[in-house]
Amino acid sequence: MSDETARHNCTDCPIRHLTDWQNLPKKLLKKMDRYALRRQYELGDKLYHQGDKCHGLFCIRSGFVGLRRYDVSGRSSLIKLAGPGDTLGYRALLGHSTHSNTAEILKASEVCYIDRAIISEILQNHPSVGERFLQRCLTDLERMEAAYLRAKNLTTREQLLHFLMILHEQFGQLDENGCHYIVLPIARKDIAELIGSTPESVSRTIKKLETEHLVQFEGRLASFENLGAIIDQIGMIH
Amino acid sequence: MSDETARHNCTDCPIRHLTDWQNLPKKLLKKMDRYALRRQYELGDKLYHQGDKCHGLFCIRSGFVGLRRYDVSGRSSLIKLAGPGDTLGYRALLGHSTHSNTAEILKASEVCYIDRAIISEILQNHPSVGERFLQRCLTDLERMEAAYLRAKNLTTREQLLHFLMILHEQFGQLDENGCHYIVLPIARKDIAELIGSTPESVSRTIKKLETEHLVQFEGRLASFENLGAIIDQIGMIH
DNA sequence: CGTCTGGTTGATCTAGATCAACAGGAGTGG
DNA sequence: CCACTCCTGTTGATCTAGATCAACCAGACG
Repeated sequence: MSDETARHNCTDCPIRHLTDWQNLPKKLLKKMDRYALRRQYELGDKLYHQGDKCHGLFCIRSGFVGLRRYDVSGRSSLIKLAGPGDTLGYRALLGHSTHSNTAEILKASEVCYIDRAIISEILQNHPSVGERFLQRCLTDLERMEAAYLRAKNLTTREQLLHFLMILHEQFGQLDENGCHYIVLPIARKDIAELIGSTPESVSRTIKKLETEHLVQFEGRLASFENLGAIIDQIGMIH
Repeated sequence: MSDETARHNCTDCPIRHLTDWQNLPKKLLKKMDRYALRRQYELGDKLYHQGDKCHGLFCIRSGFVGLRRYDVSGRSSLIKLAGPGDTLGYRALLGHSTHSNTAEILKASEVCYIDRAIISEILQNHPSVGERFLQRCLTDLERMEAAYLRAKNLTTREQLLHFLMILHEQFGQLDENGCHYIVLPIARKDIAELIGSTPESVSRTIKKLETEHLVQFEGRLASFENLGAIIDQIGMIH
């Protein structure tokens, strides 16, 4: 974790339109500007640990963070991936509980911190912000349900393709040949944990996708040779 | 579905202490009394269907209801079991969306219906009710996450034992010999769908549990011969 | 140069899905 | 009352996705 912590200007944040604060009134943004702190984190750093008290919210400006849960026997599962614009920690804050997951940096990230005091103040005086978080919680629940169903019903292959397509929707690029590609933000083993598999199975599945000319991989670069065929194979339920 | 629909008196509801309305001020309860409708439902009836518009909330007075999701290919999964005291439909109501699941009666039930108009009115004038639903949503999310992890990490056997223990915690009884038992509220195939397995596997797993003298089954009666050993086997994470 | 970490391959093993048959009720209707 | 079907649950036989264990390779890095 880098030592330098800097003040962050939320009002002019280039990714504010992606965040939970996109519609916040100017007045409140100004207030947040006085308290938001930005910091650079490196791979493996933790924003908070499972079981920690919640001191505030984290807003991801760039990079990728994984929410990871350890069970009694020490095994861990990646529950979800959070990227630019996502706010972490709202559940423990609103639920007056401890963090139920560990937020681990999976790719070097810039993250802003907003103390719970300022959030509480805003929540008390501006119920619309509370409403915003209720909606956020409802969609998180919806997504979690979808993930649950995928975990129960889909094969490793389908899960992997689904993961790739989600990334493609958010961060897909076009190379000079007009071929769609993405740069995988996380390591193979993290992909495995995310889709509920093992590094070995992910590796084999990748190989199979290559021989079928669906996706080509070069390290963390994944190029989609036949996007249509992929979409055909998975119903693309989000 | 029975034809008779009766007015329901929420104020004096014997299971109100189990519900989301347990702390509702008297004034609001009186208001709800004027609108709540109670009805008897039979196995297979539906409270609402996946994709339906949400017209109001359902509060289960007795019986059991399953939230079931159908995927594109028609396969269904039981997402969760709702019992006495549970309120269904709040997600679609608060999220201004359609129902994402079908609520199907798994065991003859008495269910009260409260129209969205009256709920909206209460929500507008009493933010504490909104807060209550936010908390409800947070715990539902927490539970869904736990279910997700179980689906990913546990064997059929562990899932089944976990299901039995949850029922035992809520509805466990003692017979004349001091032996703990429960009456399974739902059919084998529904148990299978709930824990992400098949009727065949559930049947085999039950048999194994019997030969190991952990649980004895007689139809829908399940007696725990050795509760301690069961708790040892599963970490009992809720 | 060794050491480490992440990724790929190979060989093996198993939980559990799938397919198929059948047994006991519970109705239903002649 | 029997014959019929329908439905749930149980058992048996088989098959496969994917976990596990083990070896190895290639960069990164002190």
